Amino acid sequence: MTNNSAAESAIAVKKDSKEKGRTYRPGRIRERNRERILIAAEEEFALNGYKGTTIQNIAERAGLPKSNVLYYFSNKKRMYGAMFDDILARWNKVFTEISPEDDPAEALATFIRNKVEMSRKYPLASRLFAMEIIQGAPFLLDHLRTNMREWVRGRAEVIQSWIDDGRMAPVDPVQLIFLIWSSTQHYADFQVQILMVENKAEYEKRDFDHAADFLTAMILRGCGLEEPK
Amino acid sequence: MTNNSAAESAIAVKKDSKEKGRTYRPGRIRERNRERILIAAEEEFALNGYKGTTIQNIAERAGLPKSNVLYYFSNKKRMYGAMFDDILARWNKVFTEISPEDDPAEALATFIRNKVEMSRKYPLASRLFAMEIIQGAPFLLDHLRTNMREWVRGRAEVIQSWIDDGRMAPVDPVQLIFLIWSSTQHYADFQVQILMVENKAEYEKRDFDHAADFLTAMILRGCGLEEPK
DNA sequence: CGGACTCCTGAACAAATGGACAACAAGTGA
DNA sequence: TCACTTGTTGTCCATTTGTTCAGGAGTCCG
Repeated sequence: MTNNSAAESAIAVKKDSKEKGRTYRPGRIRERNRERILIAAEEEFALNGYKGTTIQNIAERAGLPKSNVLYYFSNKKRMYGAMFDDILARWNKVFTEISPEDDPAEALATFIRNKVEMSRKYPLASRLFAMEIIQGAPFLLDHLRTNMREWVRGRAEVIQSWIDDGRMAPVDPVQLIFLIWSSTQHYADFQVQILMVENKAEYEKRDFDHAADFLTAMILRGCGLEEPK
Repeated sequence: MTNNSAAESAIAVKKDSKEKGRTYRPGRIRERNRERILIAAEEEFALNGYKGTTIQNIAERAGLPKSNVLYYFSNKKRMYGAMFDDILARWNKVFTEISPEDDPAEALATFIRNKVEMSRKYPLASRLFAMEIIQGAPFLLDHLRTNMREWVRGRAEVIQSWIDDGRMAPVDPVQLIFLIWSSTQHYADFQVQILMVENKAEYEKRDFDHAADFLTAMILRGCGLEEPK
C-alpha cells in the first residue's frame, strides 16, 4: 500500500506473463529467499527498532551474506516497508466487517478473540507495529491517517447504531475500540513483563484462552451485554 | 535500584559533607547538566530505542558536546540505567498502597486515574518503558522479576480479598491489573495512532479526562461495581 | 593571588555501518 | 550446446559509532 514491494518482485515476474508458465518459474528462488529474509528482518526489527537494526544482523539471522540480502532489497528502508506491507495484508485478511444487524455481544466477542489470537500467532508483527507507532510512525503515518481512520470510523458507526437501538450501554465507541486494541495487543507486546510477573518461562495456549475469556467477560459486562452462548 | 547512578553523583558530593555547605556547593553545575542530559536522553531513547540512539544525538539535543555528555555518564549503558532509576523512583512516589479495608470502587478508580495522569504527564517515560519491555527488557528484567512481581502480587491479594468478601465480581485480579495497565498506558504509547485516527493535532487535557472517565466506568462496571460519587 | 577542586572539550581511534560494484556462478528455454 | 537472465558474494568506501585521553578552563575558599 504505502510501499512498492510489488515493484520488487515485478522484476522477477516481468517476462513470464507471456509464457504459459509450466515448469518455468522465474522468481522461484527469489520468492523463497525473499521470505527467508523478511522473517529474519521481522525478528531483528522487532527486537531493535528501525535504527537499531543492521543489515548485517538480518543477513546473519537469515544465513546469507549481507550482499545477498541487499540484492533482494536494495536498501534498509525498502525492506522495512515491504515487511509492513506483508503484515498489513495479513491483518486485513483476519478482521472482517461488522454490520448493524449483527448481535453486539457476539460481534464484540469475536473481535476480541480474533485480536488475542493475533497476539498469539504473530507476536513479532504486533511488537513491530507497536515500535513503529511509539517511534512516531514515520513509515505508517499515512496508513494511520487514511486506512486505519476509515476502519475505526466504520466500526464506531456500527457500534453507535447498536447504542442508538438500545442494544448496548451508551459508551464511546472509539474509546471502546482503543480499549480492545490495547488490552489484547498487550499480551504480545509486553510478553516478557507478563511472564516475569506470573513467574512463567513461556506462554501456553490456555494462557491466551484465559486472557480472551477474561477480556470478553469484562468488556461485554462493561458494555452492559450478556455473554453469548 | 538496579543501577548505580548514586555512585555517579557521589563523586561530586564526596567532600562537602565535612564542610557545613552554605554557599559552597560543588556539584551544583553537575546536577543541572546531569538533568539536562537525562531529559535529552529520555527523548532520544524513547524515539529510537537503545541501540538506535547515539550519544551524539543526545548531546545535540542537550546542546552540549559529546565529550561533555560522556564526562557525566561514562558510557551509554550507564546513562540508560540512570534514566530508569529516575523513572522508577518517580513512579513509586505516585502509586500508593491499597488495603483490604479500602472501598474497591474508589481504590480502582483512583488507580486508573493516577495511571492515566501518568500517561499525560510522562509520556516519554511510558514509551521508554514500553520499548524496553518490547525489546525483551534486557535492563529491567531483574526489576520485573523482583519488585514488579511483588507489587502485582500485593495488589492482587487485596483485590482477591475484596472478591472473597463479596464486594466485587469474581474476576482474575492479575488480569485486571494487566487490563488497567495496558489500557491506560495506551494513551501515552500509541499517541500518534490515536491522534491520527481521531484527526487531531495534539492532545488536550480533556481528552485524558474523557479517557479516564470512560475507562473507569467500563472497568468498574466490568467488576460489578458502582461508580463512587 | 594561589592552589585545589570541578568541569569542559578537541582530537584521535578501532570497530561497525549502509551501500556500491564488478566478477563470478547457476539456472533456464531453445 | 548456446545466449541470456537471474542469483551470489568478496571487496571496497565514506561515515558514523562508542570510548579514551590529555590538556585547558572555570569555580571556589582562604
